[in-house]
Amino acid sequence: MTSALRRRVNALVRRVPRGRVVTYGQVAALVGAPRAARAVGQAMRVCPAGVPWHRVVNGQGAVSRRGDGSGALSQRLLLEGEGVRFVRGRIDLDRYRWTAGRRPGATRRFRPELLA
DNA sequence: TGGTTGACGACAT
DNA sequence: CATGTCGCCAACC
Repeated sequence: MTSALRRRVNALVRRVPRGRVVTYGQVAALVGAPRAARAVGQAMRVCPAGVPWHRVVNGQGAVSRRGDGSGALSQRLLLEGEGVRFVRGRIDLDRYRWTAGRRPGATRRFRPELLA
């Protein structure tokens, strides 16, 4: 049985368009569990096919390191393949962050408290 | 049931 | 800017 949180996380991540990214904390907030950023990572680890897991990065705009190091490189390649540019190993979140329909640019800085 | 483990994040140093 | 701590939550054992 997949938990309710995982189902909501998968449903949300499926909405992230090509060439855009979201952070673990952002996803957590958007599904109503602002403190579960870490659990979102666990969810991505075992997400079903069809979920663009590679479009989820950490709050620094970087690809999180796996315990065994696998997968991190492919995630970056997938993103670059969608036009997401990395500068010194990081993505400019102000530029690529998907804001769930909000007018891009209206939210320079991501503010979790505005999502409630 | 209870302790450990991370694809995390906010803060302090 | 680079670490280290600590809180959180679901998954595992």
